[in-house]
Amino acid sequence: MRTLVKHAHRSESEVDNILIQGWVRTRRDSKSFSFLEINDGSCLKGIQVIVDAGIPGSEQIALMATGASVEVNGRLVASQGKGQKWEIQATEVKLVGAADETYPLQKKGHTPEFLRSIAHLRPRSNLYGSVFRTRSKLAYAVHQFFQERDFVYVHTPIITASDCEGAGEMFRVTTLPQGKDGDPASDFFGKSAYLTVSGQLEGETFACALSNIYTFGPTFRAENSHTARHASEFWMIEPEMAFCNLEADMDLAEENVKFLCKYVLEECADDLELFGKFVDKQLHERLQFVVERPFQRFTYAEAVEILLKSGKKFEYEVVHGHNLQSEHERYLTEEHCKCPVTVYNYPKAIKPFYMRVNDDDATVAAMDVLVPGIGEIVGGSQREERLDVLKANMAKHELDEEAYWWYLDLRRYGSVPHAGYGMGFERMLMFVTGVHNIRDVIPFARTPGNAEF
RNA sequence: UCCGGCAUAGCUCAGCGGUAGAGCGGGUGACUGUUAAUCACUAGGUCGUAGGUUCGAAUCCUACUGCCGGAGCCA
Repeated sequence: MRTLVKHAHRSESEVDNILIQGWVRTRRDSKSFSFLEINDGSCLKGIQVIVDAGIPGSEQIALMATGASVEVNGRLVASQGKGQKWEIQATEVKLVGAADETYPLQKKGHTPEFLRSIAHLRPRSNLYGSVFRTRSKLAYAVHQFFQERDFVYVHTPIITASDCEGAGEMFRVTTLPQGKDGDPASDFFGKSAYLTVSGQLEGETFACALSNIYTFGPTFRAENSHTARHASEFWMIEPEMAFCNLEADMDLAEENVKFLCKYVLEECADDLELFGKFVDKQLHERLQFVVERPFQRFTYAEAVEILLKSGKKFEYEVVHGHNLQSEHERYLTEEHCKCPVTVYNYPKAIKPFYMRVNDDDATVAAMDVLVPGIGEIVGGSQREERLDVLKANMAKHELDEEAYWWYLDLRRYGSVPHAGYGMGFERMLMFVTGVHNIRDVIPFARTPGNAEF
């Protein structure tokens, strides 16, 4: 039976018969034997195999080059060399699939740009293997966080006809012939349909039935964005809570960020060490800091005051009532507080129709969690639960009430104060790995002009 | 979409007006309980594409394409 390399490394004692299957990372030949380093992706470290000349399969050793897949039978024994506790003294090796000299991954480091061009092979590199193992752990942690708190996981639709206004441009879904716009009424769904930009509106309906829910799934934005933190297809986590106000919403968001950081610190130590060495030297320290210290929290108005008093020269002027620019958010979280920051109560003019209007009638109960290096990682709000106020907001945003009839029904029948937020899964992953580009934390990233693989 | 930068060997880059270079990787050989091994030899390039300037262009100019970074939009 196959043993994963990860388990071989953790062995308490020698093992007489062990089978390892994986890919050759490197081979070093000696006169009478060879060292093979085998990696199977179960952990960062490969396992060293000693192949004596003459054992069954050793005649193929020359073909067991970097990239080849092999099967090794042997004894797990204490290593004579430095750098590993255990190694395998092979009794038999088998070349499963050769890789010739055109195999593009070298033993040395490659640039992320080059590795993106071979996205089908890059998970075989140390860094990307670590990133995608961490991605899996982080996804699991998301579920654990919400399940432990009695949230119900809801699968909101990927194809939708509702536009969560303010969330961005949408991809059209159609079966109409190419090149013809046609009448939406004659299209597959009898109306214009799109890939979802947010499950929030549908999420609200379930929160108003099951109390606390979350969604976790793919989201699509057709924005022509060319930045290190935007992708056309990404995963988003969207909790929604009934009988909940903005303050509890912010509390949960902060707890959520802390939980995920803590989980990764505990469960992905080896991979984090690699990120700390090659990607971001301060990573461990920063995650530790986030877990231990409370987030700073202030209103939009206070944030603007801080920015105005900072004496800092910004490219874009800080103006009351205007959106905070990226550079402003960065100053708040990276320089002024040097920790995650939650900004809340934004001017209502710059926020979408569904956010709850505060008593001052000037601001809405919206909040953003900003983290150093990434910027906005969470955006959320308390939702407008008062039918008349919501209708007035929709009128101001020039939205058609009829298209949102079911959304308005939530306010007609047993309306409750409720709140939620959206957390960008990849942005969270960037934050915990220190990886700077969103294209390097998605297995096959979709960005404008790029859908290879 | 806007602003800026880059494009030379499989990879990372040097060369910046006068006959295409290095390191790594590959191949061959030697050597060694090695671990991004070491040493020697060796193969490998229409210098992103198309124009232009010049006696002569990888090098200067223009356009295009691609990539990267920043902005906006946001997660």
